[in-house]
Amino acid sequence: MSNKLVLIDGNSIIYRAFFALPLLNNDKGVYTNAVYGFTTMLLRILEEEQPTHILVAFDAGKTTFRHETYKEYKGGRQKTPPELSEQFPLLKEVLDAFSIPHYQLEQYEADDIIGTLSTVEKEDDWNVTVISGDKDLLQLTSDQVTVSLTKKGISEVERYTPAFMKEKMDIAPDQIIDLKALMGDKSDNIPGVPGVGEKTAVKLLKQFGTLEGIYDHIEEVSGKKLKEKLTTYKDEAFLSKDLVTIKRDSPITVEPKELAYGGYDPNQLSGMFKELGFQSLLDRIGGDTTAEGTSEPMKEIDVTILREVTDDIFTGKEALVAEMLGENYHTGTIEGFGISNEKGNYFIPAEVALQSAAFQEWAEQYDNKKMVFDAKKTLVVLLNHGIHIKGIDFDMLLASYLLNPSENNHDIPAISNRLGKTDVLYDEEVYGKGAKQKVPEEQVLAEHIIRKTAALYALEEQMEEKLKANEQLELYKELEMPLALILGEMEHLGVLVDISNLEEMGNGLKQRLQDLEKEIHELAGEPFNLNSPKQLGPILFEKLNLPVIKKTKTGYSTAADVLEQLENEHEIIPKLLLYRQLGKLQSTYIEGLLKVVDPHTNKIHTRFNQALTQTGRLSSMEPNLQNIPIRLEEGRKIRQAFVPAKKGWIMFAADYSQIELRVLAHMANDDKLIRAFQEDLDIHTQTAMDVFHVDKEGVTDSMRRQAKAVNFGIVYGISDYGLSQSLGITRKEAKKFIDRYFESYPGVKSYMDEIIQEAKHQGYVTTLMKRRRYLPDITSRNFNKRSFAERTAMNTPIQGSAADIIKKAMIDLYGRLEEENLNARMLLQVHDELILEAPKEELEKLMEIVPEVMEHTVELHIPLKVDYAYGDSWFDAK
DNA sequence: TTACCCACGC
DNA sequence: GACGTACGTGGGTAAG
Repeated sequence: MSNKLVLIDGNSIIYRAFFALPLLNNDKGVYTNAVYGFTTMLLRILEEEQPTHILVAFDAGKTTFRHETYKEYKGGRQKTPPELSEQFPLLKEVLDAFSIPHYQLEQYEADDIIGTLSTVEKEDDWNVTVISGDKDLLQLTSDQVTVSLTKKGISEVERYTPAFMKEKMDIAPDQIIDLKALMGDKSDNIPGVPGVGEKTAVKLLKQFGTLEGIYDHIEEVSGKKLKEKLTTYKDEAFLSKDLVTIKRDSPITVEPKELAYGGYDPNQLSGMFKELGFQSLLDRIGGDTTAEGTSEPMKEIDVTILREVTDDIFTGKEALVAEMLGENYHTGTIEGFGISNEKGNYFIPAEVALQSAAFQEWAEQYDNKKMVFDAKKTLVVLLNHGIHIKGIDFDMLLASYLLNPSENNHDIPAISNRLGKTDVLYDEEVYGKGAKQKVPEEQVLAEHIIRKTAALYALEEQMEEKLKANEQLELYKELEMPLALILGEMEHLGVLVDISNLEEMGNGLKQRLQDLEKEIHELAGEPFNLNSPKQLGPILFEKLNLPVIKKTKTGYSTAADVLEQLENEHEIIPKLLLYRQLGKLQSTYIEGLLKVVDPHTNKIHTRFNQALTQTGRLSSMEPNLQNIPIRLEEGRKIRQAFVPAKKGWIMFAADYSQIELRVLAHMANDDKLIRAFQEDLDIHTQTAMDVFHVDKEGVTDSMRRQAKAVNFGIVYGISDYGLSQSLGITRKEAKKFIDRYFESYPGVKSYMDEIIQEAKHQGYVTTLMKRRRYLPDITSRNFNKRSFAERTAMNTPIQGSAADIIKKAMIDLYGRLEEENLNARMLLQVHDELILEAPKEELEKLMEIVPEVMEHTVELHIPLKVDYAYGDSWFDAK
């Protein structure tokens, strides 16, 4: 049994907590926010890390030994706010109640205490985790020492291992010192070398290794200016290095073995919590704290490389990775397969597996359960090799996404790291990146892949437990997982494109663009790059003296809404607008689409990202088929090029009418809104009637337009500012509209108020199907952050529930098409719309079942309504 | 390569 | 009143 030592940088964490949380005080008027934040974090650390030994280190007093060498050290720092200072003694009391030792040392900082204690790593049996918000501590990272840094406030930490640092910052732990020496650090008043920032510093360190290395080879430094600066500020650089180096031999009077931790006494703690008014924490200490599993770093891993697949390696429950370099799995090739199960870890070279009947047989058996990362990708790559995988019942990607969609790194090593399993390498570490990317020798490749499958195998249970605790198991198993396979089939099938149609359009556009360019250059009096706002700006606003409406960070804004306001000022403007419009069509939609058509089949295979958006919507890329033009006729014609795959087939498009507003009516349970939908009224007209207090006949076009914008705002969670922009009115007026809207729909108003309260209370909001979005900023003292979080709280349940609904509809429709033995099939999803292709003979049936399935996939307080259309191309399905 | 501007969809 | 304002993907330019 090895020892697990947790070292907490007390000052750093309490500062973080203080600034991350609003200024709470208890009933006696004592400020407690920082202590509260610290305590919640502490509870989590105890759960997650299960330390056998623990210490919280604090800075002592104002001066340190560092001031002797540099008296300006930490100069210019703002004084600690008194609201925070008064919490230090409280925190120490809380630590005592936890029976957690804390320590400080005259003339030394918490860093040095931690640095010194972390050297126990050298005695083999210790594992150390350092917890801080200060990047300087990263220099302590090693094989035995993990440094967890707080991210965004204190609600999240990021665990740095040497490998993770390499991946994220591209430097080794001890180079942090050199990095800081070069960059300096404003907050500690460390000078560094002026003009050298992170980018330059990393570049130098990659070349020369250390600060000393740089100065030993100063002549080899590229760039005259840079060399000069380095030479001039050499002393400062070395002084800085000295200052940022954490002491590993401070004269501390504690020893690691004295820090043994046997847990806390809930009774003692609850007294303390009651006194402080930490109501919500009382529950947490009552229950058991041994729940979360942690895993020891696995140093070595056994891999069996198979030259032949025999069915005796399979057990019926294995983790599978079909490894592929690059993003696009429609065109990529498999490098090899990894399989982990109870018996061991196997690497199968791609050609061995793909020619093996035993492998195919195993893959296609539904009863053989597979744990994978990205079921959709796995399905598609295997389909491309003629294997139809079945029996996938764990998808780490989807599980991770559902647990926290705002986490933007969902690859196996990142997820594993977060769950305490730190022995999976990042792809970049193994393959390199960019032009230098390459496949390593087989043994290395095999081990890398096997570490992934081993992680899948090891973490399935833990992740599913978490989903279960969130009540998201159904969302995961019954919605996202089945959908992944359907999306995979849709992507794999692809959409047929009429290439010559696109090319003809392109040729026409090319001519028109050339003509326009010439005309615009003549009107401008000089040639310039029309696609460069930077060049266009001065022409419009200096040479032609047009009034400046808006500026951007780097110059004049030439965005469409600006140009539209100048439309009558100069004849160049309408031509520019047209040029922009056509240019977009040409570059993005004609050329862009032609670039991604499969030349053998003339089909386009998009990729839907099912684990990306914060709301639960899908996204689509390479190409994005969710933003094909429709608003303007000219652009809409692009859709003529999307045609059915077979002769005698048609395109069939069905879309939900006002799904978000209907969802809102349901969730808010607003009488008026519900009635409007039950009677199937034109919702924007109805809103106009309610907001402007007129009858139907009294609604003018302008009123309806404004009402529509307000509805739009409600659905997308825009601010009064956003609404003012879209309506071209002042913010005040926009706010008035929103207020009037809420007056008219009191149910909506109270729903919105409640949802914000709920978000504040539990830290997240949920959708109909229990999808979550965490909103840590909801309690921010920063008005903007908080406002944004509040709008998000209001908007996400609406948009996210709509996303849930159409996802479920896709699953239902897929099943129904199969049941009815139809050849019709889904091709695309565009948020509230499904596009299918089908034989003409099935048209009648589709007109019956598609709306039926979509409208009744869930039953709400209001009816869902689906419109549909069909034709010989996507364009004609309108 | 990266940052910025712009524009398309929902 | 602050401050920067729905979410995505992708094309282009310009600067490093």
